[in-house]
Order: sequence, then C-alpha cells, then structure tokens
Amino acid sequence: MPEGHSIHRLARQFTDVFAGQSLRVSSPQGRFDAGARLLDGQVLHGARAHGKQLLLDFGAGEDVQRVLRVHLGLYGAFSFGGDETFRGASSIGAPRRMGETDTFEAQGQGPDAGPAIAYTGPPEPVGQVRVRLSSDHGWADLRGPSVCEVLTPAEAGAVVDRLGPDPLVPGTGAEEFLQRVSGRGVALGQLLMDQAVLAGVGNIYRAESLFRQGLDPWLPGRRLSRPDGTALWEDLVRLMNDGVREGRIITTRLEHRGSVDEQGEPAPVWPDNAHYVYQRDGLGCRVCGTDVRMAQMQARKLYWCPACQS
DNA sequence: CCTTAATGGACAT
DNA sequence: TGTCCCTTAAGGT
Repeated sequence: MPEGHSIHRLARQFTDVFAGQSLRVSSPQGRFDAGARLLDGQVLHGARAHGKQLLLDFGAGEDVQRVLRVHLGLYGAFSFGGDETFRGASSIGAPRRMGETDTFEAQGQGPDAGPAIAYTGPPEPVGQVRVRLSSDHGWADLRGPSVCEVLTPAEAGAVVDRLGPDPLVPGTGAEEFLQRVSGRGVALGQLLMDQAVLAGVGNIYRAESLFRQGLDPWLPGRRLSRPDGTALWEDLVRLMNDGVREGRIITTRLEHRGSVDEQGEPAPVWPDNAHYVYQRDGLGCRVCGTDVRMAQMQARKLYWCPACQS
C-alpha cells in the first residue's frame, strides 16, 4: 500500500478539491449503499490522515456529524477527475510501485484542448467502484479498499486513539515512540510495522529506515538505546515528509545513488536507485557490497544488509 | 496472453 | 495460519 505519506497526500488533495462543498455520495458497486445514503448531500468540512487511516469529516451544518473512514489496504486506490480546479489531482493508491501515476482525467483540459469546455459530470464508473464522491467541479472514485465505513466523530476518535504516533503529524514526538518500544521483547522489525507503536510506516519505510540507521531488524525493542531510537524517529520524520513532497519513497542519499551528471547536478532518481535494501535481495549493498538478504518476518518480506545492520 | 506478487490489516479458524 | 479486498504492473510464455 500506500504507506503513510500517500494517505497524507490524499487528505491534502481531498481538502484542496472538495472542502466546503456539498457532495453527492454513491456506491456504484452497491456494497456501500447504506453508508453512501448517510453522507449524500452533506458538506465535506475537511480531510485528515493519521498513519494509514484517511478520515473525511462531513456535516450538514457547522458541526462534523459523520466521518468517512477509509483504509486502502494493500491495493485500494482513489482516482480523481474534473474541471480546472482538479488540475494536478492525481490518482493515489496501490499498487504504485513506480510512484503514483498522473492519471488526471479532465474535460476540455490539456494543451491542445482549445477553449475550456464546461465540466459535465463524472464518467460511467469503470470496475468495482466502492464509493464515488462528486461535486459541481469533479469526482473521486475509490476502488478495492479494505475499509470504507461511516463513523460518528467519537468512533473516529477511538480509531485514532488506538494508533501510535505518526511521524507526519506535527506535535507527536520521539518520546511517544520510545515509550512504546522500550521494554518490549519484540524485534524492532516487527515493532515498526505495528500501527499501535508507530502509525504510517509500512514495509518499505521499515526496511529503509533500519538500514539508514544501521539497526539490526532482530534487535529486541528493549535493547534499542535512547539515542538510536531518537535518531530512528527523526529519520522517519524526514523520510516520510520527503515522501509527501515527492509522492514516492526515496531513501538513498545522493552519494549512494550514483546519479550525478557531468555538470554535477543530481540526475533523476530512477526506480532502481531509490532504495537501499527494499527488493534488492541478492544484489550488492550500495554501501559495503555485501549481498542484501531477505527473510519473512510476520508474513511480510524483510530486507536488510547483514554487514551494515548488526 | 497468463500468472504472480505487491507499500495492509481485519477477521475467521 | 489462511482468507479476503478483487487492482495493477511486471515478468514469463
């Protein structure tokens, strides 16, 4: 999936294109008919994210009355389209291994479109569209989520309360993270994937942040030193904010990327030099040359360099 | 063309 | 431990 950075981009995008507007909400697939009826016609006050949870706040008046909670899971995704106010609203979700696609669908747009044509409404739904949100200016379709439900504000609050600190939410600190890791006999590689310990980190940020900090994925939480834990948290804050800005996960430092051109300018980050260890098993470590290894950890693939991370 | 694996996690068994 | 969600790109034939 979309790790936390993608969900925060989604929240920003929903706020940009829909906030303050009354939305039509439907379920072309039919599986979300009851929920759609609860939201149809209400105003979207705003969108927010905590970890991998996307929360859309709706209300008929000033107060938030209903919250649409979406979890994309492994392969859920949103696609967007509409008039010029939707320009730049890209599709976000999984799988997006090469970065999020830029499938903006507009009517009367583009360099060769000539005079702008008025937006005439969303297209016929394609595939299994669980929910469609639609305004006078454009639409958003959700396919393949693992969760899509309507909650009360209190229920939504309870969902967020169950989660650990999110490096992308300002105001949460290293301290909360350290507290949840300290004293635990569980391996660091497992703790980083536990959303109650740290919200928003997925399989790529797990592997890459442990590599960057030179930490052994099997180190029990209780044996993580305070300085190492603080550095790990701070690196995640940096990496994930980069991810929000770039729309993809890039963790290699310039000097390990082999990507400076004749003028000394950074060359584009190709898909195959964006990561240190993720999906690089059998290849040489970018730093020391040792073969990168892979093992299953909690039913997910863990990648690490046995020399750099010990 | 067909098969497989993929950034997740809830739930059943 | 297995199943679902039921998408999509990559890789093999």
